Amino acid sequence: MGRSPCCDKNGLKKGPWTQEEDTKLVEYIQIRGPGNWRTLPTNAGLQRCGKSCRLRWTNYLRPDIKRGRFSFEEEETIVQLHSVLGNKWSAIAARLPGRTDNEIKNYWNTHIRKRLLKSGIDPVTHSPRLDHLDLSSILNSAQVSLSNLLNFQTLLNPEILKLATLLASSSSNQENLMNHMDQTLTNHQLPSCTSMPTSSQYLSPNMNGQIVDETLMLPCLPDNHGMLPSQNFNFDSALSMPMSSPMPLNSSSTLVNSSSTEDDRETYCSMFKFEIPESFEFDDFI
DNA sequence: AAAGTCTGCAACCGCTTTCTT
DNA sequence: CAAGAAAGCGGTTGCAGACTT
Repeated sequence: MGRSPCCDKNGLKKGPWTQEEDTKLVEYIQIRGPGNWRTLPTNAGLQRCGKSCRLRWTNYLRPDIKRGRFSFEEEETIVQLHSVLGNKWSAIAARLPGRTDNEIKNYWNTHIRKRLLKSGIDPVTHSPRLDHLDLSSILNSAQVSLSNLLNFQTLLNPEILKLATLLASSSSNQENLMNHMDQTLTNHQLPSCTSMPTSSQYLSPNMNGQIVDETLMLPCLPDNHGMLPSQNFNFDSALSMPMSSPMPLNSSSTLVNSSSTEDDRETYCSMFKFEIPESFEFDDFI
């Protein structure tokens, strides 16, 4: 049953490939094609395992590989695809002709990720990093003016702004609130970056006005902290406050995935200011 | 100029999925 | 259908070269 072992691991070479090995592999594949990786090393006269050969070929020796720096367009494409696909490097690579998943992964980790972090954007969620924002000073220096707050729309999640506006409107609680938010945002109590919520998750009141995701974000909000007049607090009215949409979403966009929620789509689109056409089929895309 | 540190990337590791028997 | 190997994939590591002190 099954197949015979792929290779005898003993005596096989590891580490960087030599020019001679590359030549052997390329010449063999040019003649016979990639085919069976298990038998390829032996047939090609290489002291490597098939896995190593496959990796070397797909990531480096393939003739259609585009070497050199990523263009601006490629970089933007990677960011956009990553916002939808996450760390599905092979799926992203499939959209970038000539680039390998390994190359994209490396480029993401060494360049794009750092650039996003520097811009205050969480590279995992593609949302602004609240722990890098001094909300207290923002709100205080702006005298908690709604118009000033709205100027931050391009930086902050609109729902956060709604919250900040709401909180700020209660001047008697403002100082405590801001202190608490600062403490909360900077000293952890926020989830780590890897578990940061997507924009639609920042505040997720359910139909009853309760915070749905209890793991997150609003330790400063009702109940036990006593910071807000929780009995009078009404999320529905708070969230229905008039706010212009900073990142317009094409309301006719089709769901990216049949299993996705409306919120998911909004999250993806609003975060990156790109629209998903109606004809888009997520399954096909993958 | 030497030593230490940082950065980028090729390659490996280990897990999951797909395929073959 | 089950077992097990191959292939695929994403995370991590190690090292060479660049940069800083």
